[in-house]
Amino acid sequence: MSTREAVIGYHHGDLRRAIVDAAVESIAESGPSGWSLRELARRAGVSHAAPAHHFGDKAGVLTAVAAEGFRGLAASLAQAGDFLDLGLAYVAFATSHPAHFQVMFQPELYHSGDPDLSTAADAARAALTDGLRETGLDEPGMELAAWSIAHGFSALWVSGALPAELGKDPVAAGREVLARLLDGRR
Amino acid sequence: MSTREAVIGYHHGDLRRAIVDAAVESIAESGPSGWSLRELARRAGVSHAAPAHHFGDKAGVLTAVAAEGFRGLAASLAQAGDFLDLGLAYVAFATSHPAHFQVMFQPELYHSGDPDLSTAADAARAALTDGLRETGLDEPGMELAAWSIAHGFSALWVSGALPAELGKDPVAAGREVLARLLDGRR
DNA sequence: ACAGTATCTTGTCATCGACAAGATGTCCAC
DNA sequence: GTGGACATCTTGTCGATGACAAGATACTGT
Repeated sequence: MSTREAVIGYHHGDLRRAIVDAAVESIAESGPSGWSLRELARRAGVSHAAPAHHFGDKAGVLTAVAAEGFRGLAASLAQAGDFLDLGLAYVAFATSHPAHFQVMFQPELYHSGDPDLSTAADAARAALTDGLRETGLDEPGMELAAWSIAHGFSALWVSGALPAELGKDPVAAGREVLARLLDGRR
Repeated sequence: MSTREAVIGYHHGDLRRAIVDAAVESIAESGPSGWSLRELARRAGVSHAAPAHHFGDKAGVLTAVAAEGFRGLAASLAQAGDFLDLGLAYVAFATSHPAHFQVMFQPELYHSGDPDLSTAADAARAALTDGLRETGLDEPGMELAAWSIAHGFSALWVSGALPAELGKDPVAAGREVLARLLDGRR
């Protein structure tokens, strides 16, 4: 039996969760557009129109995924210690939640005006800024540089553009890369 | 009259180009999946099945877009001079060709095994490596760091994630950011 | 128990991607 | 210059999809 199927009658129990989870799984396999609402509904064992009640439309599902992603990223960043840690937390989140990460930075895919989403996105952004301020490296441009290098390495890793020689641990490989931003400093 | 419409009889003249251009335009407006083959066909003034002859399927169109993108990136990088220049050339290409850039780094969207595409992708990769070697900054990890920071800044800019205060010139803003990778060096 | 509401179903429609078969134009061998 | 091979494009079709509407069913509080 699958992961759900436990308590399903006319009411699913937690369709919203089931759909989001199924979406994340599908996106990880075949990209942000490689799935259909009807397929997710079938996987969850509900009718083809059931998801619409919770999400409105297809973009609504991706809005939920993106919001969940921003919350996860914020939580990940909040635990980081020093400068390198912060960047590696970013990389760790992105590479362990590639589906979320891919959706988060493609606003055309979701309802970017959604209040829940905006809140989550702002929180993630704040976590990054706050974390960087604590490290003392708050010269102008440094925040953007840190964000850029962490985001770039993450995006390249997730897209599969990086050479296989880097191994399978994105955080270990990322450490060498992010450290370059600190060369010649204290 | 639109850009084409000039010489169209039963044979379009250059349907392949027209479709790729229309695709790039559509992608820039509504993302890598915000368009349909039939819409492009209508725009080009041909029947709904005409594009299939040139590209096979929808992914085929995106394969052509990605290949064109990699060729453009390679050309852009080949002209760069010093280290900063190289990174800024990357940023300049990405931000002036956002549609190409977005597609290039989403391999699920196209036929990544396509020979023409592979050749173009390899050329772009080589242009980056060669350009960096010439700058003398070829310590281990430095290539990845440069690629990451340039790619990250580009991706963030294209996705609209960066604050509006940065202005409208991505290359000018990028210069300040990429320069951080060189602080404390020669 | 009953009303109100949230959740889910069934049915439908326009659109889409893919495929097949046929029509039309082009171009080269002879 | 013509006949046929080939590339290009059209028309027609099919199953799948997203969105919407209307109705059925379960839950919730009073």
